[in-house]
Amino acid sequence: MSSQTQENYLKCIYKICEKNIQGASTNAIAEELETKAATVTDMLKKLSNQKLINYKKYQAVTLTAIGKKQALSIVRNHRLWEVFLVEKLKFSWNEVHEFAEQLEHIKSDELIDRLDLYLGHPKFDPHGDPIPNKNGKIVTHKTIPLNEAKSNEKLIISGVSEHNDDFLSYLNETNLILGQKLVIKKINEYDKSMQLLINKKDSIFISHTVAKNILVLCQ
Amino acid sequence: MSSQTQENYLKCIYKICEKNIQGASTNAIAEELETKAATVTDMLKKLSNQKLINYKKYQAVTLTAIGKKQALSIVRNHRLWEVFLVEKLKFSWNEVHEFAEQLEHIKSDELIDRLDLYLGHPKFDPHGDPIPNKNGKIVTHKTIPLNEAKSNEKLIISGVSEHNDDFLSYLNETNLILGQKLVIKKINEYDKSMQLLINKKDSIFISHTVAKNILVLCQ
DNA sequence: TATTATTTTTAGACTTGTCTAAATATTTTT
DNA sequence: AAAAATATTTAGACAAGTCTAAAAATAATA
Repeated sequence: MSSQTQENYLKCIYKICEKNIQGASTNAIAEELETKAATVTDMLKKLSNQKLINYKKYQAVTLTAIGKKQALSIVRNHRLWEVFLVEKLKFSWNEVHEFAEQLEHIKSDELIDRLDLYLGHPKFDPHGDPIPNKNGKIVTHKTIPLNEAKSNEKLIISGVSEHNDDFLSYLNETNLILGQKLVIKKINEYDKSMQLLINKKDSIFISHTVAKNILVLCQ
Repeated sequence: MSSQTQENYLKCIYKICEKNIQGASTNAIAEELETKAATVTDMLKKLSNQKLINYKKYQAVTLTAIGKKQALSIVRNHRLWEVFLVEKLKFSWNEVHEFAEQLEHIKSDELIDRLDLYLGHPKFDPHGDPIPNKNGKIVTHKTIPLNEAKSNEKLIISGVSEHNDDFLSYLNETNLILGQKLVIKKINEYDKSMQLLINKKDSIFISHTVAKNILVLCQ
């Protein structure tokens, strides 16, 4: 059984590998985990000994099948607890990350299955991220960043690619929440900022940076 | 902020001090925590440096005000999570201890307050143990062990002094659950076993050992 | 009270996870 | 392709928590 620390490394490597197909570099992991490269190297050796990652000196690492299964299990735990915190304890989506970081390490398949049942087998967490099932299967819906969407099409907010508290709070205040329907009314060419229409009446201006981090589904 | 290990020591010392007014001895702590006396001594020094316990060489330790506050906070967390596991996730009272042992270390007053609210500010956990409030105040009701109760009085099961899985499962099977009303019909002098009447019709025989570990309230 | 027996502490070692500083590889740039 | 920059690894150290074996203190008993 992996320690909490090891679980965090696996989760981190999983996250990086989602974007970089080549794998996770020592420095990338160090930056994500806010630790030092030397520390990461030490841990990579340990994870490699346990056959959780594919590690060759000076090369980016990838997860083995076992490692990936463990990583997906942590992700599942994390996202289910986030659903619990938002749906049941009434936290808002920008408050739950730190709590879920702790709760995700609670060890027990039985517990997490009961939680899953209690929550009604949710498919997505409060940020729109998909929740792997108990076998590690993960369903993704094909979302695109808002900045890549076309004007005048019916869109629905179904995720974010930035989980930062400030960003999420801003979205809350602007009513750009999960499930919100919207249409792009105008795209300003010079700075790629855009004007949105939500609820068929309210007009909102957002910057390119914000648009990039909002994921939408075309209806 | 204390580590999980330190929190377990504080909780353990609190538990022992509930019974032994003089304090918790090194060996008692080692036995309860299933570790070695030498390890305990090391930790006692650390806790003492942090002013969490009163420690003098070769003497039983007690908690300081700060230490007691921390211990009560862990106890509160533990018991609230147990209520959650039984009430919401539908575990039975003999299954929840290990999970709560992990959940009790989740750090956040805000989280535990929300959980408390969500559960409706319960006063007792699924085993009948009182839940300290956020200030560490703990209300106890005056229960007595069933073996000390008199025959033919109306009694109500309101706690257990043994939290062992086998014992609790046995109680489950015999319908000797929390809140159960009963009357002692006969006490056998030679082995102190007794015959109980529950639900005004079902007769149950229990040993002295079992009776000792059931706490009842006289109505 | 002197002698056992028990309890507690000390000393030294090990593991996990972390760090800094230095050495070695790999990449990038010229 | 050589020099410079960057990335990664090694070496050695440290803190937390644990252990065994041995020493010291306290308690029990003859």
